[in-house]
Amino acid sequence: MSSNKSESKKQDIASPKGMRDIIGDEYYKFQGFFEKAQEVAVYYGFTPIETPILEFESTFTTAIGDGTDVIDKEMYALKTKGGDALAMRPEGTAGVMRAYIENGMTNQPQPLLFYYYGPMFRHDKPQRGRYRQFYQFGLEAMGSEKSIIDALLIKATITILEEAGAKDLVVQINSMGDKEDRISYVKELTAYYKKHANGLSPLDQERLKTNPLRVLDSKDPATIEINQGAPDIVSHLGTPAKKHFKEVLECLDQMGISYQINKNLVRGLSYYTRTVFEIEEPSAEDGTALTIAAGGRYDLLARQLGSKKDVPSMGVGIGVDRIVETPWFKDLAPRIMKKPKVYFIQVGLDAKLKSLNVIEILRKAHIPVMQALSKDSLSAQLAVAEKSGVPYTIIFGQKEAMENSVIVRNMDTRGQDCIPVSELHTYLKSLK
RNA sequence: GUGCCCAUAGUUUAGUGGUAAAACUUCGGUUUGUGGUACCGACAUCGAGGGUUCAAUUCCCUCUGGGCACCCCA
Repeated sequence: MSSNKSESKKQDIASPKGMRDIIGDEYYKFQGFFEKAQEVAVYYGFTPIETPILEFESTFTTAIGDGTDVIDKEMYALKTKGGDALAMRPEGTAGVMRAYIENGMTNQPQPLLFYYYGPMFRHDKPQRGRYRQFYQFGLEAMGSEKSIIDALLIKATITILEEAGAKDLVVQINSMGDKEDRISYVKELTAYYKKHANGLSPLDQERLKTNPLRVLDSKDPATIEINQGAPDIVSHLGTPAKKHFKEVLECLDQMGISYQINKNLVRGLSYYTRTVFEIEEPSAEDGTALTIAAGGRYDLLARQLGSKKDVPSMGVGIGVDRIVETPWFKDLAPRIMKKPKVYFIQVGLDAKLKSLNVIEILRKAHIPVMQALSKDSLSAQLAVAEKSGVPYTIIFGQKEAMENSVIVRNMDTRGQDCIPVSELHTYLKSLK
């Protein structure tokens, strides 16, 4: 900040970088998506959970892992007045797992299925479909290592996306294996890359040191070539992980879900074991497709966070901002959003004073109205009503205020009926 | 975080080294008892700060914000 002139300088009115206001119709898109996703989740047996936006920083660092960009570069960390080191959640899983452990949920029938929705924060450079405050709808299935759980979660994810308007979805899927599988695989992979180190770009050389798995999804053409001959993880899976992966794929076949095994698919969060998957935005121009949902299994996370028991689990995060922006998103209107069919107009001071009473009567009858109480002139109000496209207006003037009645005007035919307030409810219902 | 491009009213856009036009929107009025028209009027310290200049919205620099690619990811 270079406002070294004076402290009283008027501040720029601006939302922080990468954060925006969600207003009106856009808000309804988010809300509509959430309601639909929630509905689907409930049908599949998920129950709601909401965890704090802030957690202890250590919850995320131990869960997601040092050496990941999400932790090292992108986390909003802060010190409270009391001296606590907190951080704004960059993803949802760590918080839900923390809640599971803290609330002793291991003592309930397993698995526990949760869904959640809310803002996540990552100090990233903004770009299309990438915000510093973004919204995720997430599913977590905790306490079972069965392959059917993986399939259930993927299926639920796809159903949610399809309900939002997505077609021709393809699941990219891979298995990271169990811990030992991964260790031996990484060792072999590193050895392979060391042999081909000359062909690797400086960036990939760096990756090789910090996180060799990431070299697999490099975009560098030279690296892609080298990756052709790289050992693949699926053939390094131990028997249990191999069996698990096979079962997951069988389930997907059974459900008719199209998938691609992508041996280069590795995810950025280090807690994943066994199944990992990603779903890309369908029908995007080549190369520009964004990931709209991604997740995987995290059988080791619970212990890392301090649980005494293993809690094998599977989760997914769905990027709501990205979905709502796609051309195929069908406007899912939230239930609370009833478009008013009636515009309320008042004329004269007496009527204005009684207006709120009439509106309250309508509210109790569940009839939403628009109004412009702040305006006086009838023609001005009619003009606004016209512009907003409502089919009916209610006109409430001096005379009506005295008679306790109201004029209902059909905006198309311009016909009018005089209706006593007591009968207004039934009259409006009859119009439909 | 790196590179490239961009920034004028609420919105979409003109324009110029001498403090800015237009359309739409909004608000007010002609018109507090019947609308979609018309007319009149109002709304921009030209993203912020600094520099060059007699003079900068226009040229230069920095910052901020946005877009795209990379990094990374939802």
